[in-house]
Amino acid sequence: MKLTELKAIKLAELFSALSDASRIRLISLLMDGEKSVSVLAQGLGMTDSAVSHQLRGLRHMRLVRARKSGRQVFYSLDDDHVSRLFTLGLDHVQHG
Amino acid sequence: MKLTELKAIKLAELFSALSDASRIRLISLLMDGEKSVSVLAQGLGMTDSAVSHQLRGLRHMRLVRARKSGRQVFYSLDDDHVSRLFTLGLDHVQHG
DNA sequence: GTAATATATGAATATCTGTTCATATATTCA
DNA sequence: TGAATATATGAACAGATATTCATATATTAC
Repeated sequence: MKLTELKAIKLAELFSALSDASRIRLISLLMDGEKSVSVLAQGLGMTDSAVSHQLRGLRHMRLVRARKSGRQVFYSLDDDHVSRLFTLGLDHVQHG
Repeated sequence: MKLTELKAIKLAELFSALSDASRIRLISLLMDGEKSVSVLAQGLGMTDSAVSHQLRGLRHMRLVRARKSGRQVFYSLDDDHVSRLFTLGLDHVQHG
């Protein structure tokens, strides 16, 4: 398996985005469909601010998308790679 | 998507194992077959100690296996979940 | 216009993580 | 036996990360 240093870094960044339990639960919530920041925060038991900070990172990595409507911002998963990684990882965890 | 807190943590731990460029390159080396600690260290441009520390974590998470032969220890990927996660992630990075 | 609401952002802080260095253990060779 | 080699491990330090708090921006309601 040949791998440039740049791709190794990109890949590590992708997995880093999934390397925190709060973000994992956040993503699992988004799997049911788009949700506003405050709804996510409530579902996670976190402050709106903390969630907003996390979403910033996920957005920047193109894992989630933002849709603004009025004064709310609805977030959703950007593509299906995320959920596929998610379920594949879950597979490993459950058979571990 | 329902997800217990425990599973969220386990999942995050799994992805954490892949969240570092050195470990990504380490795993990519192991995709070509088992390798000793010193060969891995040389291939990565890291000290044996640093690699050994990383392998400890990966071993503990059952992502790699150790086989001792003489005074060398040969490491290999534990199952194919790892390489599947790896290639799926690479997919995302390349089409990003 | 002002007040209230939803989200974003910067700074500060506490915790976690990866590497280095020194040292320990285990194995082979002479 | 002792020297050399391969790996492992603990402590310490530097850098990264997640959350909190205060504050800013944007939108709606009055």
